[in-house]
Amino acid sequence: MSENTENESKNFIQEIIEKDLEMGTHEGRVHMRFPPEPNGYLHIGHAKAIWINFETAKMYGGKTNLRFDDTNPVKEDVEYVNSIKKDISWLGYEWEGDALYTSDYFEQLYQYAEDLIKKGVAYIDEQSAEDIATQKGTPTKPGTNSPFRDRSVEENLEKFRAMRAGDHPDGAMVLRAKIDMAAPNMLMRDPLIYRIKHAHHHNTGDAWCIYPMYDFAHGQSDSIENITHSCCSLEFMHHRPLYNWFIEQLGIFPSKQYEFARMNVAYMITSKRRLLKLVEEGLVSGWDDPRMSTLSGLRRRGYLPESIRRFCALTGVQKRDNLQEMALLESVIRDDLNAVATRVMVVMDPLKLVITNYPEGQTEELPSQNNPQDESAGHHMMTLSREIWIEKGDFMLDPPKKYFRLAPDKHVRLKGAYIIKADKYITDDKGEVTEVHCTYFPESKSGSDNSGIKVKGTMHWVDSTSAIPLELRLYDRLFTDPTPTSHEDKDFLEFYNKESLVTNTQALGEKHLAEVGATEPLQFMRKGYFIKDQDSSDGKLVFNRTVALRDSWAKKQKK
RNA sequence: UGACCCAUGGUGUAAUUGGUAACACACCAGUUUUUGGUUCUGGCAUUCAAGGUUCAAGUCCUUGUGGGUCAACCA
Repeated sequence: MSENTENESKNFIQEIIEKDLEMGTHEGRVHMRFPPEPNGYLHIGHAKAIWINFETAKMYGGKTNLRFDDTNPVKEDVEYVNSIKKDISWLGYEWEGDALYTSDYFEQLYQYAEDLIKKGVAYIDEQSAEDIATQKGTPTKPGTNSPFRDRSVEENLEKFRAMRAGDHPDGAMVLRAKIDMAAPNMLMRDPLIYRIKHAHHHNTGDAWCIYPMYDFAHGQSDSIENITHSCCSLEFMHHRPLYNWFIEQLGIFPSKQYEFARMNVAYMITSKRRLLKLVEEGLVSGWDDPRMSTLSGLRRRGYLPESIRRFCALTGVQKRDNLQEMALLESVIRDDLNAVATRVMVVMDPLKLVITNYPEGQTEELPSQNNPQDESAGHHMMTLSREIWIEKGDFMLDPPKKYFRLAPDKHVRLKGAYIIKADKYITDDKGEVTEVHCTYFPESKSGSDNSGIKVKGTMHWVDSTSAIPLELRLYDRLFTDPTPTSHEDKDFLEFYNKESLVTNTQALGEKHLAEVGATEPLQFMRKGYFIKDQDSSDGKLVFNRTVALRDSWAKKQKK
């Protein structure tokens, strides 16, 4: 299945690139970049940005750099650098050459700043942050000039060099671009471009005590790397004039910025700050909790990288706000998993079933197809004996219409084994069924059925002599509201779904589960797709439910 | 009381750049099936509003309406 454009329609970024190609801009070169700040873990929203950059570049024979936008040392850490690299690789993308760092350009950026000072379009401001903020005005009211705005070039240069030399404490002064304090675009009102931070940097150590602001680093870094198309999300739209202003003032390679709408997914949040809060409050087990929207979480949950890529492709690239339905993500992952998952049987809520005419002490080995979608996937063996476990919900005393499962005097097939008929059942003092007694039809053996009996239902089961106890972690959406962060009057944590994790410790699985690998996708038949969790040990097998199977019967019952 | 961006079904994207709304998901009804899974079939919008240009407008123009974004020594 093609993950990219199956049709010929192009998104607006592709149209821009094709126009550039047509006009011979940059000799037909396409060079993009993905520029995360190493201050947190990548999430599903980043996956979309990664997908756009890497796939688009690939489509036109171009390259994509990975550049860590590390201009704020107090928030960044090498731990994040490593997790980001790991996640991008897992998604299936290879960046051009080595990973790059904005901090590698600090000396160049510093020189650029001196250039602006010498041109008379940058000055040192010694006012407090509050005063500078006040002078900015508001979107509807123009700002006022700083009293330091007209210092001489010499004085500015001298002070800037003193800043770099570490002569001043944090906050004593900043370097600002001299643009227009009355500009309708707030960002053009003499933006700050350098500030003092006596802080240790994960990459440059203590070499610097002044650091460039985002706006003074990003466009120039793109330019230094000869990036042709710098794609970012919509919230940077207002930065574009400034991005261009610096490049023009400095007369450097004219990278161009284009903005796309970020992808939002219903019931998921993609704010680093809020994801961190979930971790800190202990509402999730960590950044890789399988309920998290982080790539590490999705990976642990059992999502396939190709599914995430296909989801990105399916959701398109555009400039309007969007909220993707979780159903689409689930549809994609089910579709992919259906093709590759090994089918096994697991009873999640066990009820004892005795096959009364099956000889006591006898067992037999039955083959079980690994994947009905794929003949070449082969089979594995299951054991059958006199006593087995079935799902409590698969036996009903007083079944509704069109109930195909087991009930008194009803026939049903045990998947991969025999047809059975329920004869008797035993109840406890509360009237609850604790045991079902059946007879089986030896001539109805799976694959060689001569019984002539027709059954509507086929059920999964697990043999009692070989069953393995399992811990299952069943996940649901983390929030009860599709957009938990959109309520002005309520904190997003108020929508935390307390049932987002249900742990099942009574499940019993067929013996084959002891042999499955750590990354082998599984389908617990009639239940869902699962993946072994890293918390598993020799004595304890833990599985995460990636996504449940579609259940049209349950849906019908609800109505 | 400003600037910029956006507006197609329940959701998300398309529409040969002015030629008579397509695809996917969801939903509904069937079909298939030794997983109530899977498969397959059918159903499901006249494009925010009002004017205008034109033989022809989702596509162009005007004016509205609605939504989003912009003031951190964050990115």
